[in-house]
Amino acid sequence: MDQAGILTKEECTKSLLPIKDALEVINGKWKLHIIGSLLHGEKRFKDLQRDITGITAKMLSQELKALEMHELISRTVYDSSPVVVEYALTEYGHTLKRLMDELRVWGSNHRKRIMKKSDAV
Amino acid sequence: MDQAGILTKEECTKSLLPIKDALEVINGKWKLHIIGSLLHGEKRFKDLQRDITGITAKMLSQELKALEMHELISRTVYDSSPVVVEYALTEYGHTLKRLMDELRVWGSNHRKRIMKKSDAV
DNA sequence: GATACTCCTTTCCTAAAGTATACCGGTTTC
DNA sequence: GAAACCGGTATACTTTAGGAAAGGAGTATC
Repeated sequence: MDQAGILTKEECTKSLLPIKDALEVINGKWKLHIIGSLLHGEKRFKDLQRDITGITAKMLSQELKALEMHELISRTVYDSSPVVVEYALTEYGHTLKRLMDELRVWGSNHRKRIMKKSDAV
Repeated sequence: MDQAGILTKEECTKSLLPIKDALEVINGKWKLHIIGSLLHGEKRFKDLQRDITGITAKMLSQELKALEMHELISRTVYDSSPVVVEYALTEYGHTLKRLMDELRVWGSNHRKRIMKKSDAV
């Protein structure tokens, strides 16, 4: 890193890797919806499907697996009958909240900016 | 918003909009590379293409247009001969830095976490 | 024993994102 | 006047994300 905190090309490329990691975790059409829904508390598969308008079972299942792999959510199978499966945000999953807040702040400011611009035209 | 800062379903869906706006601005395979490269200072088209390994002229041109539309970068044509076109991050573009830092922090922590996990296995 | 509910999986398909390759007009260099 | 550099465009292709629809194993209900 040079005097002004500007990175060299290699450092820059390297510093993009964690950013991409972070984005990978939340990207796609549904992951944020799932996380958002689980912020309210644990939910079952069908609960989530009902809660998230438009999601198909395939996508829900697929995204839940990805989120679980990243340890952002937990999957608990209760051996009742009929079987009950509960999904919940892990403690780690809650650390995303700060990032989401930052994204929301920037994004909502950006939205205002774009609106103002289209007003002017 | 209820007592604990938890949102209702409608509020939650609504609060995702700005997040999606923010993500839209930086998503795709190349935008962050372009922004990263321009953090070093203004660059010409070919400079960027050389700087960003693997990007095609089509993608570069396309992404530059998108970033310019969002007012994150400026495009200046110098009427010299041969014509020179310079791209630079705008002041507004620099406001992304904080967001990127936040993403990098979370992402690099996440990366450590994943590494540790795969070590354990 | 038919219907329905839960928790998914499988297959097929489309639309969007990204890649490869070639090219264009202008200019400068050799 | 051929070759090379600049700032792109155009066209065709591949890859990936996501959607639609069906089904399946287990249980419970009537």
